Amino acid sequence: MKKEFSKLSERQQKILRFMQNYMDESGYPPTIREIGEDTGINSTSVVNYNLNKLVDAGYLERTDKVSRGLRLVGDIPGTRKKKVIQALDTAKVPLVGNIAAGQPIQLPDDTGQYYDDDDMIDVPATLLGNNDPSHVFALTVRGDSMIDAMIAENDVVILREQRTANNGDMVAVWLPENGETTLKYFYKEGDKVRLQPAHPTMEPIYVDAKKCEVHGKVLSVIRRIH
Amino acid sequence: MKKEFSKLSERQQKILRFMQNYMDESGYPPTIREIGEDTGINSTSVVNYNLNKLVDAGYLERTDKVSRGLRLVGDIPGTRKKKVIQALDTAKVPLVGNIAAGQPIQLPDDTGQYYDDDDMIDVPATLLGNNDPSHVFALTVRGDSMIDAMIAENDVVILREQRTANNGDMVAVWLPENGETTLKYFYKEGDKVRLQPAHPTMEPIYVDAKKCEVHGKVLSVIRRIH
DNA sequence: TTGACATACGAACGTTCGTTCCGGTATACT
DNA sequence: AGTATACCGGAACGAACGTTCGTATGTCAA
Repeated sequence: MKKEFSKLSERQQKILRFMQNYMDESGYPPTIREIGEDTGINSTSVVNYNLNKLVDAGYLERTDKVSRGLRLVGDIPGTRKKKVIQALDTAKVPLVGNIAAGQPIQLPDDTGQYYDDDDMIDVPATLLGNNDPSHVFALTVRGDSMIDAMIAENDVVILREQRTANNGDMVAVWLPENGETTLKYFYKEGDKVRLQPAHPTMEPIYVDAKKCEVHGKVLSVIRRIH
Repeated sequence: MKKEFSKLSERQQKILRFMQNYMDESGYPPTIREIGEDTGINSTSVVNYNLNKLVDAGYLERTDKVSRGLRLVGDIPGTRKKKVIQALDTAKVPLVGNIAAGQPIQLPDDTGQYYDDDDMIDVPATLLGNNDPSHVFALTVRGDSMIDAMIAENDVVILREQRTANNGDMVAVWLPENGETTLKYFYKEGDKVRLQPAHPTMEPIYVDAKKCEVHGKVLSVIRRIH
């Protein structure tokens, strides 16, 4: 999926470099129009078009209908990196609670609580997919309710805290109308959302996008059998 | 100029903490309205008012007339710091091949062969359950054939090499009559063996104990989603 | 040639979002 | 009493911003 940087069009490379610099200087992403101005594109739709291409190529993430809803993923060659990221073997992530069908996810509260070592589990860094470990957490699955996500009782689900999702992500969503938490693949279709079970024979469900609260993206699942 | 954090009003502290988390999760700052929603302020003007207070106190910078034109300066106490990643008790396990329904398991050959680093994966010791790592190996699942074991394509299965099993173990068995490899829970019943799928709605199969070659015991399953 | 596809442009539309103004409450001080 | 200050809420305005649509150009393969 991820194209070589050099395979991107001149404009697309320019956009990525501009974004990186803009974010370092401003602390927030540029608007479509600002990108257009810098890169010499004089139509917002063309910028929009190229941004979507960059999403397809794996360099960007976008959030719909949100101003400056852009995120860089990975590194852009030819720009200086602000953050020093060091790749190491494992990370400790907090095992903060349970996930079950009938209740919302208990997120780690934002009070910056300190977690006991007992509540931490070791995770190989590869299971985190280059995510900042400070917003990754783990939940233990209670009950059989996730079997259509191919997830069994007592499995440990590793999640990144986030409220938006891209098509194809597996997400933890809270459906307030049903009073239910579920793990499904996420596909936005107009103002509806299709929630597709991982199990191939199960049917998807469709919900109003307004009534579908994404709470996190599933990074991996760990099952201990013995 | 910079006030003590504790001298800020409850709301102002909450705003700062929210901003920190929001930015870590989204990559861009929140809007005034989003701040209001999170902190229980139901007027944009009040949020605006408090944001300006925070600028005065030296905790924020703003850019006029720009959506999400907010920057945090300095650190906010009471937010989760970036965790230091630390190397932990892990074992390297050889990822020796694939497992699919239609073929026997490829065991690591007994020549005591040396494996490339590329073919090794890091596994937290807890996933090995006190087993000698030298007889543990990993396989990648190909195809959908293991869905009745609640195991999806591309999952990594961690196994210990063994030719016998105890009741209740999940094992990898080769059924020569069917020409098939499968992962099931193992129960000896007389001279038959009951092989029970992990999925609760699936029916078990019964095979002659002689015609059921146990190749290994499943220790854990790892699924990467992203 | 035709058709499909990628890329580009400009204009219009509707929503998001910051700003402003006016009124309100509570406390403290004169 | 009156008044100053700090803080809160609601509503509206206008600019910022993302989205969509119709159209146009060039390339490549059938």
